[in-house]
Amino acid sequence: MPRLGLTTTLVVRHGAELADEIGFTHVSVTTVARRLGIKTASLYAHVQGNDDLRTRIAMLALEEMADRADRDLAGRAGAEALVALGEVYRGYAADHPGRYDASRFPMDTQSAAASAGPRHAALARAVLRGYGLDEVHQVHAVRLLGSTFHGFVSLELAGGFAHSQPPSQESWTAILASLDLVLTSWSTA
Amino acid sequence: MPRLGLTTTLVVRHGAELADEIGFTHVSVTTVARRLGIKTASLYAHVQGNDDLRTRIAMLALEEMADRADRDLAGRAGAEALVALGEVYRGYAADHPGRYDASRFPMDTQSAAASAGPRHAALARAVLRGYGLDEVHQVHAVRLLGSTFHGFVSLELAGGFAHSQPPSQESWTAILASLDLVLTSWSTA
DNA sequence: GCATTTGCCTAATGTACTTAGGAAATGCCA
DNA sequence: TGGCATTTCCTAAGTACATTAGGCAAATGC
Repeated sequence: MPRLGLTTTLVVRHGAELADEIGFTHVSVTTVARRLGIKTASLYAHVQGNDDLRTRIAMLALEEMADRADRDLAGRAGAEALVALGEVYRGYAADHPGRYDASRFPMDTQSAAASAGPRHAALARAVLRGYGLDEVHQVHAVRLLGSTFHGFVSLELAGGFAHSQPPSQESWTAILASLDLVLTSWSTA
Repeated sequence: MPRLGLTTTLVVRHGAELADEIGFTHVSVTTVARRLGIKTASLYAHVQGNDDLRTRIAMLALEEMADRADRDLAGRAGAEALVALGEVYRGYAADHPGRYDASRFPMDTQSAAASAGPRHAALARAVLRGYGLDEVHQVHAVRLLGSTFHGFVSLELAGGFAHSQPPSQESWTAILASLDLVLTSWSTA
């Protein structure tokens, strides 16, 4: 029988695609193996097990989101940058719902430190640079952005806004505008 | 052997306690049975299976949070009510992390409609009454509150704020104040 | 063309989920 | 108090998933 020539990277990539198709919850060594047409046990040559597989998918998602942000934030500042950063997370969740879910997978300290998590914190701080906040307000602001973006996106993804009018896009725009208002009000400059 | 005299309600209650102790992810018919000192199969007389068990724990959590909100919102309005509602979710998550997690468990349409979910939407609208918003802004505001509260609480619960100063309480206070600012700015009155 | 590596396999074990049917404790009523 | 119905909890059994150990054959390098 022909060999696929799998590597850890390839297995994880297929796992990520599967997550977007059937939901991150249902991704496991077994479902990935089934998708690849190979036996479950064969995957253990590439990932250590279920937890390792899921952690690696989470790290891939974090990297991809950070890459998008690097790309979309280039040359923007202030409110424009704020909107762009929000759009990164919301857009990524729309394009890759399973991967977005994966990015919230709780991982061990080791992996968390090696992940793109710190890059995301840096991205938020970069966006906030345009608002001229003092140190304390900057921490609050990083947390505010994280909370609002993640909160909205995860509720939208879970279908929480699906059964009411107007469409969630309008609320998203209003919320981004209000974030800008708050950050401006916190500004010391 | 002595009998415990279990009922569905009791099983779910034990499941909820277990969720707070070991995390909602690890709650299953097997772990609950182990905690109760009975055989796994015996639980199938009380719950239909794993999914049913988890859904019922989720519904319990939603009810408990709505009850807390009813209690803590009585006699309050405006910014005071806003703070109180936020405190309900954050406080419940602190007291019952596993149950809070459970409350985000995706359930089927049937259960969702029968759950306390609608009560929560009504609670948010009640808090917003004090801000005199038009209909469209009210929908945005409900979504803003849901996003911000859930976003902050879930990030805090996941330990996202654990490794930075100042303590998350201060950010929480700042964020509640900024929510009040936004809602006031949206006010038509 | 041969040796080495290694990708994928079969086999086997342990555990979790679920269903079907049996035994024994509980509660009701005479 | 004793018998009956109810129902709690059990054992037994089937399925599926996670994981480990060891084998074969395909790819790779000389």
